[in-house]
Amino acid sequence: MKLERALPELLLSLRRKLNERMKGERFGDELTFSQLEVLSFVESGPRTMERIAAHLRVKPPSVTAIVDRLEDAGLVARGKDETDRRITKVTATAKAARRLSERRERKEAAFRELLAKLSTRDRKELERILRILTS
Amino acid sequence: MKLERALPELLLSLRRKLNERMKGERFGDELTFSQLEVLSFVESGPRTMERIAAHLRVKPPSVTAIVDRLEDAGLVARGKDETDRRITKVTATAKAARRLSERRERKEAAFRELLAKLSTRDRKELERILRILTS
DNA sequence: TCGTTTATATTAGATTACCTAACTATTAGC
DNA sequence: GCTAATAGTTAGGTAATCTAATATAAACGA
Repeated sequence: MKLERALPELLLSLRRKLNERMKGERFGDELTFSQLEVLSFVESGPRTMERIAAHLRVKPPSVTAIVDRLEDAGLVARGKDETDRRITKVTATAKAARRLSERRERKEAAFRELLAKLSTRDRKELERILRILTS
Repeated sequence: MKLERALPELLLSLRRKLNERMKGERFGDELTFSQLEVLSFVESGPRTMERIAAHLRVKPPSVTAIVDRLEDAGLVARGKDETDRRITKVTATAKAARRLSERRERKEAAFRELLAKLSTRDRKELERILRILTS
């Protein structure tokens, strides 16, 4: 009964903390969180706009805007599918790969700091539970 | 080793899921997440703009914008402090109280759905760990 | 008390992320 | 070949956030 009320609050609090981390993470370069998500997704191979939208769970026009910015920044390239020319394939550039690995280090650092509050055992527990929650 | 890498990903995934919940929660009325946070904070008594900003961890101009919208919606009222007239006190209206309790029910429902994936024991564990993480 | 400094909030101007609705281009179906 | 469906983009809107500049009020020092 107390639990049912407390958990949502804690989750909201965590959500805000995570968003803060994201912002901190941004410091030093120009990638926003959404841009990072697209980049990470596209890094493993060319993806269509539609698949990106599905992955981020946003509508196609949002992806158009994000990819526009990434393209302007030289981090992705749009290419047309030769068999079906309606389809746009988004590919990460080499610059993106570099940028991502830099960011990953910073991200790791930010999260390490946050997770340092937990014991190894608690981290394991948290991971297990989050797997269930986000599945 | 694997853990250190997986947890950040899971947290990001959770963050997105929570944001989705927030959006779903919004369905039916016009409160955004930030607006809700301000409203909840102000509900327990009049607060200054600065305190609200500190609570949300955003800059004062952001609060001005959010409070503007809430005021337009008739959910809060701005009042001047009589001793120090630089200070604005934001108060929740009766309408806000009604709105909040409606939302709370919906929020509870949304989170219940999410948390239903967990056993009672896991919920307790999660709560304990989140307390550490968000403290 | 006057004038400068500090504090509180707002305004102005940007960027980003979303959305819906409407449009373009291309493919697929009959 | 039309027509219908699919993939993306464009147009237009709201909201959240930031920094820099401004208004207003209080505090403080000489």
